[in-house]
Amino acid sequence: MYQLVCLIFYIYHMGRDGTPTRNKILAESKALVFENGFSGTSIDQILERTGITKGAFFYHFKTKNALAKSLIEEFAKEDIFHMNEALQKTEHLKDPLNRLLQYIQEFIDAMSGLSEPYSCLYASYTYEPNQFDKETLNHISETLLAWRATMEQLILDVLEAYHPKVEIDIQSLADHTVVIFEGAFVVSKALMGKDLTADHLIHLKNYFELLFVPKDPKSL
Amino acid sequence: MYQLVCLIFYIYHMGRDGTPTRNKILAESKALVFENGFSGTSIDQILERTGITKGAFFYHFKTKNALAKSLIEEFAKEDIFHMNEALQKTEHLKDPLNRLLQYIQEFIDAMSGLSEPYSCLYASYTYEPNQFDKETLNHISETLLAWRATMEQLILDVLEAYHPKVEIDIQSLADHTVVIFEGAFVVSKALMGKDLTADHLIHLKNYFELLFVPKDPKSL
DNA sequence: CATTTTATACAGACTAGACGGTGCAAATAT
DNA sequence: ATATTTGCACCGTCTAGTCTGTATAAAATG
Repeated sequence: MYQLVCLIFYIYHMGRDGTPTRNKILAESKALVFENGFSGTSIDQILERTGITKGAFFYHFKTKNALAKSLIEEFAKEDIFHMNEALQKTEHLKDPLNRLLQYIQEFIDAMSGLSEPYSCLYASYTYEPNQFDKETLNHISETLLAWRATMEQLILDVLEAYHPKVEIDIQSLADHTVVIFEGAFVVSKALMGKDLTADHLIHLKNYFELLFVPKDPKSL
Repeated sequence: MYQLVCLIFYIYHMGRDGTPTRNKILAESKALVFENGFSGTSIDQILERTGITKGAFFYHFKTKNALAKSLIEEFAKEDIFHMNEALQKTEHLKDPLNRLLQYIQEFIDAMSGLSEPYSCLYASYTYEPNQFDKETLNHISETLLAWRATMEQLILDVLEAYHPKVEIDIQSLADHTVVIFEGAFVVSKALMGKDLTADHLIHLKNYFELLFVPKDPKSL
């Protein structure tokens, strides 16, 4: 939608195309934020990395915080895209547990063979929350709530045909996937080694596999 | 040990006692780092919160980075203390699986009823790594490796009498506890609600409970 | 088709205030 | 008396953000 508006804007009005510049700023800024944190990243550093000047930067982003907001919007958009992509890829699976397990497997595959630790902007922002306005922080929580809703539905579908071997709280089980993602990112980075996310998602998959047993004994 | 040295130093040499000042700086700095990040926290802010002056601050800490190092040392010390405390509390339990489960339960109890999200300096530092020197970052990874070693031993003890229902990698299973801690901290903060760590540790406990079955069929 | 218009896209010098850090006199407790 | 702790003025550097001017390119005009 945003891009469509930009396109129309671009066709009807004139001038040079600024989107490559804007994208370069976004990409390099994100990398710098992961290295130095947001408040540890100066605009001059961004200019140095991108080879862009101050005038260009402040043309694209009114303030440094406007950049922060755009960064998180972009990041969340990609995140939700990957979430939906995995949903679609597993749509054809009839058995709800099988579908849930394959859903996790999609992310295991995606994160496998990642050489360096993956970084998440949600966690980055979360550990310096005062630097951002409410809108920016709300965007993060709303995205996590979208994950919660998706996982909750997948689990509810499983519970139609399976019952849990131990009593569980559905909401916290729904959140558990994101928890393991975020935790694995932190630990991978803290240990300064390779990314460990795939390994920990396997434990999540194991948990789901062990937790649910068919309601109907015949299907065993 | 460190405190003993300080005491002797204090008795043989004279002058005022600076430890309350130092502790106040450490406590308020930690709180500020969780709100603003490390580079987002200025020394002036620390002075404002503590009511201490610049001279006093730089008497206790040579540089801002020296504070960062002391903060992480203090935090890690307490962390390892809690780890060992839970180890001792469960030492009496004969059955290794029961001990592992009770070990996790200790942390569930500790984190239960926490009103606001818990914050971890490891994650905070990890998301702005360039701000810290190697020593400081190494201290974090070494502490996480201590957790890994402890959990690994607990799991190896379990594997003497139990076997896992699915194939597992012991090292990543050992790391899994810290992963869930860190992930739960991030998600709790990102959702801007209450702390969810206890709920997610329950899932970890469930996983261990479901994963291991006795080797000896008679003991069932 | 050449020229002018118009609005975007970029360049870079400049500023006011915040930053980490210093130096030293004064105060305090043993 | 003296080692230790504190208060505060001060400094060079870096910070986000501003301002003014220029370059680009499509569109309107003749």
